[in-house]
Amino acid sequence: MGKGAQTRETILDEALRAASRDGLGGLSIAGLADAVGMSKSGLFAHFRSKEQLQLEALQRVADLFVEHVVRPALKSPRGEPRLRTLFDRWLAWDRDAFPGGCVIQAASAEFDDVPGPVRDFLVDTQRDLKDTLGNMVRAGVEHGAFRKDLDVEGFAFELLGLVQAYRHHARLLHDPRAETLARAALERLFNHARA
Amino acid sequence: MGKGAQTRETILDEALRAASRDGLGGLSIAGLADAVGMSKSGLFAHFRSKEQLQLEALQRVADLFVEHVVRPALKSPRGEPRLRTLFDRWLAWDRDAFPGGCVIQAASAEFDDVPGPVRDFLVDTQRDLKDTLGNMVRAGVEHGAFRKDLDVEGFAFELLGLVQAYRHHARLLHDPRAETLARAALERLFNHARA
DNA sequence: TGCATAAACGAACGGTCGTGCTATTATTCG
DNA sequence: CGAATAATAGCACGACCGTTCGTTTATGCA
Repeated sequence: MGKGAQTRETILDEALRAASRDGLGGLSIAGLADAVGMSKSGLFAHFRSKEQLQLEALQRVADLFVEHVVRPALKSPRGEPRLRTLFDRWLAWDRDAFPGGCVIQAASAEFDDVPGPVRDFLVDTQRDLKDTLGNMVRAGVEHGAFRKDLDVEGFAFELLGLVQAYRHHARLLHDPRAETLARAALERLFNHARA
Repeated sequence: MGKGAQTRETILDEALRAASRDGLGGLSIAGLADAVGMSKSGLFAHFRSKEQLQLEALQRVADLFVEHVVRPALKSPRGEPRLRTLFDRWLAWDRDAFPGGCVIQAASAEFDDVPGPVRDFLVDTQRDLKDTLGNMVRAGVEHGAFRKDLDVEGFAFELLGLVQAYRHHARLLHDPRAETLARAALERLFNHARA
């Protein structure tokens, strides 16, 4: 890896840390340059615009999410175990991956009404995730772990809601019971899917 | 109502519209002044800082939420009907109240890791809402509509998650089934609470 | 109607931002 | 090693920001 690619990684890592605190829109090239110890123009040269920097930061965090959450789940056995792994990793990701929580989910709320390439990227990413999640649930049905008439999309919808409720309780309210509540709700979801 | 209070209302209304699009942090006094057709300094004089403007905007949207969502629910009969009214009004609020969706929920995601008065206000407001919601559920238990051993906090947790999942699907993904999925999930929640 | 006061304005400030340029330094490779 | 190329720095620009201040205009009450 050349020198350029190396500093790009440094920059993007710092960008994700900053974006998790201040939001993707709060990213500033000046502040970022200061944080990594280089000049504004030197940093700017790596990306040709701020928007490009935002997009590359998003791409990187999406890759990290797949690596830390989705791929481990896909290595677990189909059905409940796979979804449990996904849920576990997802909560841990929201808790530990970045100081300010998941950048993608924060950006999704921030840009859900701001047209442009950033929003487009987010929509694509979230659709992918929704599909992946749907496939996991469907595999559980076809494997016999879940009821034949289970509403796959509904299951995915509720599971996503649990993750979001977890983040809301843990990040904003600092509710120590957030994880317990989320896990209990997941059990309820499984009970309904099996019965 | 004097002239001052009148223009304050105009300003705050426009502020909520802008904040629903660009986030609370994206509020700009200059842009706001332009939107309502007055000078920056004239507008600024009404609030003594940008943070004060943000706080007053939040207070106003919280009042509106109580008026349009919470109060109608409290007028409905205890138990399921009350919670159904709350849910109905809440979805409608997220869909219709502002062009960019609920300002409070967006700000909660935006400021969940930004210490300061704005975050403090959001925490207080969301705690209040959580308590109110918990009381509604508890009233249903005590009224005999729900199981004696129902986890009140868990019910509230899941209901909040449904609203957030609804917003994610409707606002970001433009999923036309968002409302259907949310309502189906609410029925599941009620089924579990009754049985 | 006249006057105290509130409301709004215009200009300016220091600051930060994203973004071009040009020059200089560091890296890579024949 | 030396030349080609990549990476970084320095500097300036125009735009926009929140905020302050002195002035002017509008309001509302005696």
